[in-house]
Amino acid sequence: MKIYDNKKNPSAIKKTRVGKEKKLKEYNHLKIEHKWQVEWEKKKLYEVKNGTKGKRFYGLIEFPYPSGAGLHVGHIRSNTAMDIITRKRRMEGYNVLYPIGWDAFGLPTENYAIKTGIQPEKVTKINTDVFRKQLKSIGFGFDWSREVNTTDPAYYKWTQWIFLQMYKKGLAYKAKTNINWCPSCKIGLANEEVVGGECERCGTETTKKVKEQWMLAITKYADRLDRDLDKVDYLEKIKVGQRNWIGKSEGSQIKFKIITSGNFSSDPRMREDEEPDHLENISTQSDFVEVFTTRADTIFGATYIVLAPEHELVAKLKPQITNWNEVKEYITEVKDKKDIERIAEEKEKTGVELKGIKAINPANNEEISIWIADYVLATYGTGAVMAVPAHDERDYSFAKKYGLPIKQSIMPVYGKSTENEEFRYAVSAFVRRPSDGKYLFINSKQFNKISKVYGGIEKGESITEAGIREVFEETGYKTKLVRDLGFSIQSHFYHPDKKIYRKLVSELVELELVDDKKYEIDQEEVLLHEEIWMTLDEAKLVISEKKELHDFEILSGKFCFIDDGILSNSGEYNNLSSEEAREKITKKIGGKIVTKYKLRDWVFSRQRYWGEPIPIIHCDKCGIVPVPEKDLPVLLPKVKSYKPTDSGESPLSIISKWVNTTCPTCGGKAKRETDTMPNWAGSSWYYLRYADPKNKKEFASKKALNYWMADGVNWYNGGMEHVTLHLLYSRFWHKFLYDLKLVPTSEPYIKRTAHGMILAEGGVKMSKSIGNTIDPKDIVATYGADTLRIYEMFIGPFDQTVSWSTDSIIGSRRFIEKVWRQSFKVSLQKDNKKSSPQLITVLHKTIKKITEDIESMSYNTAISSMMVLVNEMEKAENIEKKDFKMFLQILAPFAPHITEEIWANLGEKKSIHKSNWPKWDKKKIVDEMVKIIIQVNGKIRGEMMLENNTDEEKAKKEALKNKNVLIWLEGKEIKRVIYVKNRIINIVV
RNA sequence: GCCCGAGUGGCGGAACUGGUAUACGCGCACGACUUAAAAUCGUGUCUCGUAAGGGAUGUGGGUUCGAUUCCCACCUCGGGCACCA
Repeated sequence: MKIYDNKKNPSAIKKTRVGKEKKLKEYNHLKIEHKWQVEWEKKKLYEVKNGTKGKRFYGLIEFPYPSGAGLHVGHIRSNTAMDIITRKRRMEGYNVLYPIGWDAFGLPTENYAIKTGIQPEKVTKINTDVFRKQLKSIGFGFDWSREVNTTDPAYYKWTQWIFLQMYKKGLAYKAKTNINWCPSCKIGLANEEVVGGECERCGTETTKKVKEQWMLAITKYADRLDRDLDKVDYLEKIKVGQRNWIGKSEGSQIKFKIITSGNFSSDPRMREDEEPDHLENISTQSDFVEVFTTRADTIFGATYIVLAPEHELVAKLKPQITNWNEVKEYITEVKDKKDIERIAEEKEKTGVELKGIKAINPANNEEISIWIADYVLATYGTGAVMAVPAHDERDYSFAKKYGLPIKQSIMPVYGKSTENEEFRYAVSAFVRRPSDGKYLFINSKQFNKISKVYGGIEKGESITEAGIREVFEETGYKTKLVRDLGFSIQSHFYHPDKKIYRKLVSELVELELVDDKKYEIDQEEVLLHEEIWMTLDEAKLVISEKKELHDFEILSGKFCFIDDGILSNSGEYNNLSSEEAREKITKKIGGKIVTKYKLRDWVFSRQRYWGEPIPIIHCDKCGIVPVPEKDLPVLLPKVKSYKPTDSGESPLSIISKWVNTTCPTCGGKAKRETDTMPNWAGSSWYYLRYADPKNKKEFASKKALNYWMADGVNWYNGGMEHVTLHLLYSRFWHKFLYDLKLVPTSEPYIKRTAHGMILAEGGVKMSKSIGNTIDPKDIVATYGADTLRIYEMFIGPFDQTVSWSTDSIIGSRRFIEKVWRQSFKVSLQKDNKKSSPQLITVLHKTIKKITEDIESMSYNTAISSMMVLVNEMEKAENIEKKDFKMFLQILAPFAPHITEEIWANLGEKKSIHKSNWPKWDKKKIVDEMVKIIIQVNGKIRGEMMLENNTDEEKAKKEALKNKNVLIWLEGKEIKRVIYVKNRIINIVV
């Protein structure tokens, strides 16, 4: 039985001893921790003043959402990490800002209010009180005088104010947009509230609904948000996440001419009812369709065009579309599609051809069909794509379903792609773009006569069939060109992976394209190691549909054929990288190079209650009118019911007293905007408010911002779950404020790190329903805050997900107790004798390690090295007071209470947390004697103690004295000796 | 599918720019103290072998005097994005 299991007996340690007779004061964490928490608050130890001279440091953590569940152990992990950093900075002489506040608007509180009828303000008050108390019990060095709360009108006044500035600059606008709609609850849902296509609360399938929403034009900042990531020090994966979200991609915008059936060259069927002058009706703006592509180099393989169903051209072309009813039906169908259906459909694509019109591929003047399909997004690019089924998976599956032509247009040049690296695939996967490979453009009119001339391959010169064979053979691949039945087939099956290769061969056998007797695929080693070219059975190929062959080609991804060669019109692009080809081709056909972003404007309103009211008035005469700044804040009124109305409007909409107002411009009748802001609004700028939290005239004074934000927040740590949206949104707001010259920097955070999650025991998520949550309160009561802090930092690498293990906490507690006992050993020493040189070396090494480890957030190794030091102290006969104090100082950021207590017990008057961070002595971290490992041929055969920095000659001499080493050297000639100073000597025989 | 990250004892995890693999902690075993237990302290704890010695850092190769670390291929797990042309 473990004594610590008993919560009612928090201090299990009754009596501990040192030496043989002296009784010690017991370590009562409850008493000590409470005492110092009160003391620090009384002395305002962690409160900072603006404008103090000297170095300053702003450390930030994500302010918590005060949920009813109370503080989570995960909060403690991230808060402690920054607490350690800020405490170290304070001891290093910085003026440190480490603030805290509450991100208190949000759905859980609102849902609770709906359920219980208790006002959200009251719920928030209760929850923040609990959180505050809990945070204080852990001993964080927050400056509580700067506490902010997003739901406080004095705070959200400025959230509204910033919104108004955005409105004035045209960045905030109201527009119709697609939202998730729950037909049962009759509310719009945030994406996070939709789980698997169902409403989180009632389980009803959600649909899309077009609704008017307030939007913020974050897309106008897309470029800067992407570019400026180069300026900041974020974890690489965070940058990747941001870049991924912004989704910058450079491509080409290309116009495809549209023609009507009268002008079709290949289709002889004419529409009988067509008016002769129909062509004139197609206006100049709509006689082409503009597509966006990143792969303009594959344009010779573009065999059809696809428009998003919502594309404006579809409606414009209505008179020319002969199957309009069908088209219309499809558009309606897509619009009403439920989310759940879309998910269930997965990759099965649907679409309808726009009959009666065609497009001209500007690269080769071929007529291609035009389709609408919902796999093309209206919101990205131009809402239209050129489909290249041979080189794009989505186009491929669509083409296959509707029997559209598939035309291959590129293949990599065999051989070497870069100087050192051999090209990995004999024939590349078509879809992938080889990173640095040069292309061979092929653009075959299938089964034509052989053309004699191939496009230039290496040096741009034309070469013959024989020439191309040479190229292949040079690179080590066997080739076989077959000339028969009027066309030539060159085919190559090869894949370095045996499994894939074998599958390929068996597929071919199944298709009866190769003779299974020739290729004994069942035998392990036959054919599988070598690169083998196969010749298709020509006769069979003719019989088989050519489409099938192409299908197979794409499916396998490793099988290519060149029939009658390379078209002259694409041949000129041969031997270019895809980037070069894209640019050249785009230019030639009159397209332009453009940059597009995935990022979309931020839906900035919600229809429910618990958020900041959007400070806008709708006037019948004047339209949308912003609330005058002097009337801010627009207070969130009290309501009777927090439920949304039947029509899905905010509950605010039924309070006519609040809604009905007068227009600030004309004084006429007007209505207030009833939408509120989303959860992310208040958290987009809170770090600025901390600089000057009580300011009534500005969101923060220039002076305060110039002081704390001169470079931006120095270090911001938070969860991985917030590194895309929250980080992006706040960077956007900050840049906007920077443009208004209201903040001194263009980026809010200089450095951003992220902590790993804490899972419950067994690696599963902590959840109330499973009942595996850990309440920090219990741990603090039983083991103490210092132990909890040490434990959470020791549990594993800070940036990684870890599992909670209550059994392991005891180790951290034991460490704390050892420190406690050692302190008595120090204070009871009669004469303050010097510590041994060995102990001093360990101490200084530890100081160095802790100093560095905190900077890299390697808290787990920092603690382990302190444990090593304490173990050394236990063994030591004497510990000089000053040495022990240095140790206390490096431990202080981790365990602030016990170190403060011991510090005081040792006679210090000033707080340890205001003392100066100890410096390690370079001379003292050098061991006098070092252990050298002796190896013979890389195997360890002995070890020896040598003086530090012994030279090679001497080391060799010493090593050759070792008996065991000599045994291994007997009768052998020493060829070489490798000596690494202070580490190893390796004798090669 | 794509993009990251990670695979080391019974467990959480260490290992600097390639240089004694398993630090530190948990657990376990034995011992000291104790009437006894707890706590504390000490010793041991990858594996085969009596030993000398050999084998182990997901798997298979490579570079090197020497590889957990570098290179290549593959397997497994975790996270993020997901029709973004």
